[in-house]
Amino acid sequence: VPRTHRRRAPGERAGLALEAVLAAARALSARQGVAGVTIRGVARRLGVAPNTLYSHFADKSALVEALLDSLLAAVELPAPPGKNWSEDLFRLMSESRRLLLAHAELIPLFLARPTPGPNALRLGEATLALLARAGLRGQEAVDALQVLLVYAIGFAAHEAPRRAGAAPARRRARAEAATRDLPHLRALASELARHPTQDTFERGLRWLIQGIAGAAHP
Amino acid sequence: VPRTHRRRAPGERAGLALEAVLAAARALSARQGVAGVTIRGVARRLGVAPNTLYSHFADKSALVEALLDSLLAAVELPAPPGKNWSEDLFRLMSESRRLLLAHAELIPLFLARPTPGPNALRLGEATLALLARAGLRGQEAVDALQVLLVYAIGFAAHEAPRRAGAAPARRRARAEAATRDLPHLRALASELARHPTQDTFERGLRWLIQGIAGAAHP
DNA sequence: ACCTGAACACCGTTCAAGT
DNA sequence: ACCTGAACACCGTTCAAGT
Repeated sequence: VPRTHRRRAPGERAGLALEAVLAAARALSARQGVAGVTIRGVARRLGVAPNTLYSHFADKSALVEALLDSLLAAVELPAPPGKNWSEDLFRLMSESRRLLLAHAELIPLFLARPTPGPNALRLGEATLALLARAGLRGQEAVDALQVLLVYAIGFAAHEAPRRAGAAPARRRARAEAATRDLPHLRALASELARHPTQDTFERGLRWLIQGIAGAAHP
Repeated sequence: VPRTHRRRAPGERAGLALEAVLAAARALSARQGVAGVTIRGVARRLGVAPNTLYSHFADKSALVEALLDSLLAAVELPAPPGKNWSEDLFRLMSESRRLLLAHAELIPLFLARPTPGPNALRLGEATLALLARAGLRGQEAVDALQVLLVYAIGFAAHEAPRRAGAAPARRRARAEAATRDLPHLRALASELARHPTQDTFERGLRWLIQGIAGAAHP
């Protein structure tokens, strides 16, 4: 038989299928939230038997890990790096929050995930480069990285369901009923009912970056 | 028929059963993680048909909401309040992190949950009281509350699976393989492999509290 | 008011088998 | 190397019915 078709390199077809699987998973999560991301649902969307996916992923959690990392590919690094490390750090974290908000129900999974994928590593590298320019070394730099990630991801996780949820007026009504004996909450009912905003995110982020700047010049 | 037994007040039996349901849910989550908290699992543990639980909760998410809030009952408020608001705030957030760490897999759910239960309200009230002593008013106080909650809960959510996961030596080996082209990550491989600690948590918390103190005296 | 049996439409995963 | 049919042990939820 003449080799009219290029022979598949080992793993090539699997590589293609893997991207297709992730695209299907992304689509399901966008349309139906985390609950929509099931082995059977992804398989259905690909027109394939459910157990086919076990040729590509050890189990469901491995599929979800790959899905999460694939989303981070869309975060753009600040390029070219400006003269001001703290402004670049601010922009990188803001951009991360912005991207995460597009995938509301997945955000908490990013926080808990202990082993970063290739895209998470790329973002970690960029953040550490900025912290090095700030003058942070060793454990200090790693501490700052962790604190920033926790804050940016955590804020998005907190914010997303509130944006999607009940309107402030409704939330306010509910809060007033529940806070009869809680004077501070009661006094701030309308501020508390308001959805969290980018302004609040940015305020906290500046506090952290100030703290980091202080740690760099002790 | 003589009333030899006190008549049940309306809802009384439901009240008792509800605490029993939550105790069963807590036990399951402690022994088997979030995945163990199922309608059918809780019912099994109570020796009751699965659909019985729908007499007490509208659906599974309502059960989980009640479970989460019931855990917060264990957070102790700093009493009596000391002379130093920032020290009290520090202690309240540290105590919250400590408690959350005992329920590793549930922590991300706290972040995303948009409507606080009675125990969450109690903690929010205490935090706002401290922020009022710091001199924060209105939206500023609410911003500070949100930033603090995001950080304390987010840090615990980040920390818990890492503590439970692979030992630092193993993590370090894995990291070295994955960071061949990422010089900053590579240089800090051993610091990054180390589990996050209370020290890191406290450092970030002090940054935030400093920022809050600055906002109070502009 | 609280509880149940039976059923429905789903899950993740495994095994043996096909190409 | 990749895919499948069939099966197993689970899910959440609903409905009609019982006390």
